[in-house]
Parts: sequence; C-alpha cells; structure tokens
Amino acid sequence: MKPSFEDLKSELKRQRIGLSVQRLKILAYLAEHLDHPTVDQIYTALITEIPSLSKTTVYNTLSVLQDAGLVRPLQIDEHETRYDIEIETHGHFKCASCGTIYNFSLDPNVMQKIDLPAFQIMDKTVYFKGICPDCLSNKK
Amino acid sequence: MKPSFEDLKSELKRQRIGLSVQRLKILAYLAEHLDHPTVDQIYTALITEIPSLSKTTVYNTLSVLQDAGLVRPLQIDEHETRYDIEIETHGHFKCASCGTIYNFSLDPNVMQKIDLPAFQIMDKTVYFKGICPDCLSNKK
DNA sequence: GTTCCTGCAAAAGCTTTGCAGAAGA
DNA sequence: TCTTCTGCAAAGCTTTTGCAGGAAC
Repeated sequence: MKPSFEDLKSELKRQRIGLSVQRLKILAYLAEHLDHPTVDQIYTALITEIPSLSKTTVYNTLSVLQDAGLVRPLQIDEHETRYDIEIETHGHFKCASCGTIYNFSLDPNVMQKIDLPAFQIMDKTVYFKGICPDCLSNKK
Repeated sequence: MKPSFEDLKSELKRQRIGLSVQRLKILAYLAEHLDHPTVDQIYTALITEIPSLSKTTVYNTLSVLQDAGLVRPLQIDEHETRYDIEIETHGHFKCASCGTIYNFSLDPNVMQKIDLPAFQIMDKTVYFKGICPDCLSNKK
C-alpha cells in the first residue's frame, strides 16, 4: 500500500510549504522507496537528476517534511538516521546478516494491549532484530 | 529488580574477561543507574574516582560488556548511544517534554503474539514516546 | 522588493582507530 | 616476558549552523 505522491503533495500545499523541485524529488523518492533510505542514499540517488543538489538541502528538506508530519525518522542500530514515509503504524525488522530493514504490519488489537495508564502515549515504535528468510535459506 | 553486581562480576570472570578497575567501576555504575546513561554521563560520573579515565576506555569497556552480553545499547532519538544493563525484556518510554527515559515491563504473553513466522527473531525492542505523568501534572 | 529556499564552507558532536606505554599474569 | 588494558591524539562520520546568492511570488 504505497502512499500516493499526489496526496503527499497536496498535504504540503495545504500546509503552505513551498513545492520546490528539490523537495518534490526528495518526497517522490521517499514515496517510491520504502526501504528506509539514509540521507546519503537519497542524495546519491538524486544528484544525477539535480546536479546542484547539496546534502544540506536533503537535511533541510527532511526536517521540513518531518515537521509537516509526512516522514518519520528511524533510529536503528547505525549512527545514521533513516527515513520513512509516514504510513499506518508498522514495525521494523532488521536482518543482522544482510542488513535489510523490513516493514511488517502490527495488529492494532495487540498493540492496544501494551499500555501505560498514567502516561500520554504519542507514538509506539516496535523494532525486531534477527535473521531474515533469505539469509536463513542461504545458510543451508 | 536491580541486577546484582556480584552476578555481573562472576559472569565477566566466567568469560575470562579481565576485571580492571575501570571495567568494574563502569559496570557498577550501570548496575546502579538504570536510567540509561550516555558515555558522557558515565565518564563524568567516574572521572572524580578515576582521574586518569579517558572516554576511549569508556567506549572500549562498553563494547566489551556489550559483546559479553551484559549491557545493551539503546538507540533513542538522539545521536548519542545510551546503555542499559541487560535485564529481562522491557520497553522504554521517552518523555518528549522532560527527556526522561522510563523502563516499563512488557507482558511476555502479549509480546509473543507479535510474531513473524518466516523470520528468526533474536531481539524485540519496544519504544514509546509521549508525555510522562510528572510533566502532565505540571502542565495544569 | 520581500520572503523563502538552496547550497557552500565551516563547525560541532559522537565514535573509532592507531599506537605507545602501563599494568597484570 | 608476554599478553592485555588504558588513554592520548588524531581521524572519521553524520549532522548542524552561518550566511550569501538565487529563485519565486
């Protein structure tokens, strides 16, 4: 269930955020690549299309998109931040062998059961680590 | 349920890991402070006791303890890594207002329900964000 | 003509690496 | 003595900041 780029675009418009070429390309890239790209990956992918692009702009844009609630940062093992288009709540699984980060859906009923009465919860993150099916079968 | 420092110490011995003053102090600090200290916090706390201590040693030691399975790194919002003594599975809650990171216990029955059939899961991390009771009452 | 946006350069902050000397067995 | 451990200094990386030039309205 890919988020529609058009929806994301109109959300930017609604929030009166300028639709520069750079911002649109970065947003489009995120909408198409749901594999949690890093700043560097986004930059490297777009530098051919926008030769003048700078990493600062990628950082700036991601910050804007984050404030707008369109993308969310992902803090996984590494020291670099990965980014996710904001879609319905899902968990992440990182394979310790190949490094791939998978999405998986979270049963809302189960998630609701994890609750902290006196706390006001704004966000629930679930992150698993292990070996993915591909790497499991390769080991045989 | 604080982990016993003695148990941790004998675990180090069992794994034939040298019990230097630095390592023991750092381990003791972690066993006493379950509030997920950063490298800098550990360093600052111990520099008075061990004036020669260097941050490199703190990094080295944490890496050794991590490999030994005694502590686990915590990747929360910030760019710096926090450390946790390895105790039974628990979740973390970070208050967006005061920044405190709380531990909370996870119901093993509920956690078991979150499963990925084809994946071999080695570790499950749960991390919530929101406002803690203290900050909620202060806002009144 | 303002305001907003980009991107270079430099700085900042956390972490790692290389290595020499100290400590310990 | 031989191995392990410490800690200084420097480097490495990601991310942030300052700011000037450019684009857009």
